[in-house]
Order: sequence, then C-alpha cells, then structure tokens
Amino acid sequence: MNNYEKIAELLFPNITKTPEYYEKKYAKRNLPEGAKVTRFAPSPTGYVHMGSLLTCFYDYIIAKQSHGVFFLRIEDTDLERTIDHGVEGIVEDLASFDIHADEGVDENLQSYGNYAPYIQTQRQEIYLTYAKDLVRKGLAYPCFCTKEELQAIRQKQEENKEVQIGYYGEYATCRNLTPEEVEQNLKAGKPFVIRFKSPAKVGDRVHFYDVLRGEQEMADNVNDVVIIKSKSLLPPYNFAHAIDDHLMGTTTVIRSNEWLNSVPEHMQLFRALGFDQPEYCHVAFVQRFDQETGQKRKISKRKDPETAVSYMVKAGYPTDSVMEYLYTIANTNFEEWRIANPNANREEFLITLEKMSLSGALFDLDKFNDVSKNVISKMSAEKVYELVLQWAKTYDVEWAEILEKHREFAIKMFAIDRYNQKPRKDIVKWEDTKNLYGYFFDELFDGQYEMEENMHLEDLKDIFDRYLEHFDDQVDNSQWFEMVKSIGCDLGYCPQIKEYKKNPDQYKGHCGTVCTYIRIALTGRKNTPDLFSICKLFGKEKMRQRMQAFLAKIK
RNA sequence: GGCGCUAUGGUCAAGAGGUUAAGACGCAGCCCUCUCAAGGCUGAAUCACGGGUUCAAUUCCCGUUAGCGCUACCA
Repeated sequence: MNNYEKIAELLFPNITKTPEYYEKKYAKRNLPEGAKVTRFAPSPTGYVHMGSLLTCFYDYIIAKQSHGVFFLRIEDTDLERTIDHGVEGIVEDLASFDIHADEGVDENLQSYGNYAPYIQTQRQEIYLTYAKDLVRKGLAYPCFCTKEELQAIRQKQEENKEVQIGYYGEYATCRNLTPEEVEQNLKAGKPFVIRFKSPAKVGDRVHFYDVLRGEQEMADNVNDVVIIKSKSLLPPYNFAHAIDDHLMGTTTVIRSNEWLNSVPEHMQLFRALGFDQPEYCHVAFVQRFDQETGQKRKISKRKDPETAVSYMVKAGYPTDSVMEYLYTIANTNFEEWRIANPNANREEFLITLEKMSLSGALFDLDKFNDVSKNVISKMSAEKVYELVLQWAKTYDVEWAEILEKHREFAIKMFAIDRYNQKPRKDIVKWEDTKNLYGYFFDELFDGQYEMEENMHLEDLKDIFDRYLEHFDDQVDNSQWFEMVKSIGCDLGYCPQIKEYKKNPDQYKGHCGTVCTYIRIALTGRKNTPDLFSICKLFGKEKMRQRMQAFLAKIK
C-alpha cells in the first residue's frame, strides 16, 4: 500500500465498493444516433420560478425533439438551504405544466428509472466511492484547515497582492500530508473536506466549446476545490455534477450562464475521473427590473415572488399560455411562425439551441398577458369553462359553486363572441373571469349600476316594455338591431349615429343610447360583450326581472 | 481587485460589410363599431461610446463604459 492508498483507507474504511462497481451497475444508455439526454437539476431551496422553468423547458424540449431522455434530479446536498416540501413543490410545479420526466422523482419522493436514486442525498456512497478512488490515486486529498486558517491564507494572499485568491499551490498546506499526519488529525476528531488537486498553474488557459456560445477561452481553474464537504460528507455541485451526469448518461448539460466560469473546473474533474465530457449549453437567465435600483438583474427567488410558477398557477394563467410564452422567449422566430400558423400545434415548431438569445431577457408581463389572451381566445367555451372551474375549485370556491350550478348557462356565456372570425379577447387569466362575467349570475349581480350622463330616465320604462314585447331570439343580429332602432326612433332617438353626431341637439340620443340603457339595466355596466347574445342567453323572464330591479333602483 | 458573459426603440428582438434598420408587446392617434374586448391603418421611439480595418462599419477587430454573473464546505 502506498501513502495515497493508506490515506484513502484511513479516511473511508467503510467504503468498499469501487468505481467499476457503479460503472457496471449503471450501464451505458442505448440510444439512437443523435438522441440527447438532458436533465433538470433543481435544488429544493424554494419555489420554481420562470427562470428555472425556462431552463427545464429547454431540457425537456431538446430531449423530446431528439427522441432522447429527459430526467429530473434533485440536488439537495446543501442541507442548510433545503426547505421542507421543496421536492414536492418542484414535482408539483412541473406537473402543472405537463412536464413529466422520463426518469426522476415522483410526488411521493420515490425515484423511478434505471439510474436511481435521483436524489443526491441518497447517492452519498457513490460519491464517496469515487472520492476515495481519487484519493487513492493521489488526485485528491483530505484538508483539515479551519475556516480561520482559510481566512488567514486569503488575507496573506491579499497582502502579497496575489492575482489568484484561493487554496492552491504553495498555499494549499494540506496537499502533502503524510498518512501519519492524517491519522493524527482524524484521531483528534478534526473535521475534514476532500479537495481535488488542481493540475493547473496560475496563468494556464483552457479552451472549450459551448453549444450556444461557440469557442470559449478562459483562465484554467487552479484552486484545489472541495469535492466532499466536511459535516455532511456530501459533495458540492461540481463533484455531484461530474459523477451523476456521467453515470446517468447526460449528453447535454443545459444550465444557466452563471456556470460558464466553472467549466474549467468541471473539465478537470471529468478528466481526472476518466469520464467523457458532456456538451455544454449555457443559456441566458431571465431577468427582472429591480424597482429599487431601476436596473435589470437576475431573477431572484427572494425578491420576485410573482415570477414563481406557483404564482402563475394561482392567478389562473393556463398551462398553455405559459408554454406558449416560453416558446416565444426560447426562440424568437416562434412568434413569426405563430403568426403564419395561428392554429397549428405548437409542438410542430422546432426549437433550436442556436436560435436562443445570448443576453438575458426581461420577464415581460405585458407580453405574457397578451400571449395568454390569445391562447384563451382560441379555446372552446367548454374548455374555458372546465379550466375556470378547475381553477376556481382551489382559489375561489364561491365562483366554482356558481359555475357548477349553472353549467349550461356558463358555457353559453363563455361562448359569446368566441366563435366569431375575430374572437373575443378579454380573458387573460382565470382570476379575471369573475369580474368579467360575474354579473351574469343573480348570485353575484350586485345591483350597482354604472350610469351614463344625460340619461333620459323617463323613457326607460317605455323602452323596456317595448323591447320585451318585440324581443325575438329567433331573428338575426341585424333584424334585432332594426327592432331596437325603431323603438328608439319612436321616442326621439336618432336611428343613424352619424346623423346624430351632425345634429346632436335635435335628438335625445341615438340607437346606441337605447342599447346602453338596456345594457345597464341588464348588467349594471356600460361595457359588456355583445348585447343581443346576452339577451338571448338571459331570456325574457330574466331580462324583465333585471329591468324591474333597475327601474326600482332609480326611482 | 481578478475573470467571464452580454450590449439594436420603453420591453422582446430580426438583420446583413452598402437595407427606407423587419416584426411582436406596450404607448399615441385615426378607422370600424350599439358599448367594451378585439380587428384594421398610421405614428412616436433603437444600432452605448472611442479608436482602428475598409471605398463603405450598426455589422469585423481593439479599447472604454454599462449591466449582469462567477471568484463559497450555495447551487
């Protein structure tokens, strides 16, 4: 046994498996040419927001389009930051957008798939096996330095005006501990981390290729980075990334841009472990305007709760809207395609990594609302009804009960103006529907009326009586309007609006004014969807009731 | 401090060594219209700055600046 092997045994006497064991256990994937294996690897430290959802979406779509595999891996090695029910939240959020991983973790926190477990805290033995192997080979070593010692090193480097700050070269005091020293430290109960011995020197440069950004050149990593943390004996991101993405057969690592600088470090790890490098694709992260500074910045879980996908769900943005929006920020040529193919299935559009923007996009709520409005306008009334109901059952029980009680009526209501050549676009999210349509239902009609200026209240009873008398739901829209005109005409309202505008003093109003009176009586509002449709839906009896209520109110 | 990424209207952005510099959202106005939501039309608004290279640069190169990120036993 050489010194390295002795140290490895002192450190991890209970680790008896070898890398070969895991290489055999987790066989290489057998996939068709060109198939990509991608993963979404979130930490359960908070909710999923638009930024992580976008990354996840890229992973999902790239795997799907290449007939590959998309899996979910939970990166929970930071025990301090892990929150309760974080994993459930992630699984739930993805499910609400119909993103289902081919392999990963289900809602009961059970791993499924051939490379299980997919939760990193359950893979500790694997990491330690590889770490031990690196120590045996002299490529990694235990470090017993305390926080204070590390701080002192840093301070010294700053005093020496070193370009490079960190644990490396001469400053890496634990690099050459003897087995005896290690044993002593262990016996003394000193905590240790495992550090990877960087093969690079200050000044070294490395090249690599990024799928999105092309050739990259930057300083190599010279720090002896930690690959096993002291307290938990779990790896930080870098080592877990190398081991897991190798063992799980990831071909394409899509992650946000903040990782770009750590590629050199990751390359060293992969090389030392004898792994093939996956291809990297560093995508721009979604940004937000910071209200305090007036500047763009990376989206933050802490500061931007409204970008949480759970918030989208709560506000009642349909899954479809979010996906459509993600397509538009993923590849901007999607918008053109959508204009050319308004009714095509989005999945027919090919998302490419090359068409992605390199600079971070702001999350644009206006744009998102517009997208959502369009998506909803293309749904059938039945679908709108079902989705609103489903949403309301959780977020607005009163509304749900009313919708359920008046199912047929509600579907007809959502059908108003929906099947026109230019369908109505008034609903952005399900949350809006109660405000927009609540007055259709007697339970929610509040008896408040928006009033027009200069209303001829004395005419109302007359107008309403005649209207009810002549109302016929079998006629078409223009016949109906002729009827309204003639009522107005008899009472001194101009049948021609243009004519009225020329001589406003000669009339009490115009035919549209008559409509407005009826509209206010029936709905309490000056602005509503198509009046004739509403009247047909209400029927004479309901119209009579609402008109009487209005007349009683203004007396 | 060191390193890196990015830079076209308010926002998302297309674009090519020579263009009247697309389009979408938002904004304004007009039209259509029984109101609204739409829809149609029009408009305001952009190549960060300074040097090169070139007949010609917003486009290529180099700086500067700005924003963002990394520089942890966070991911």
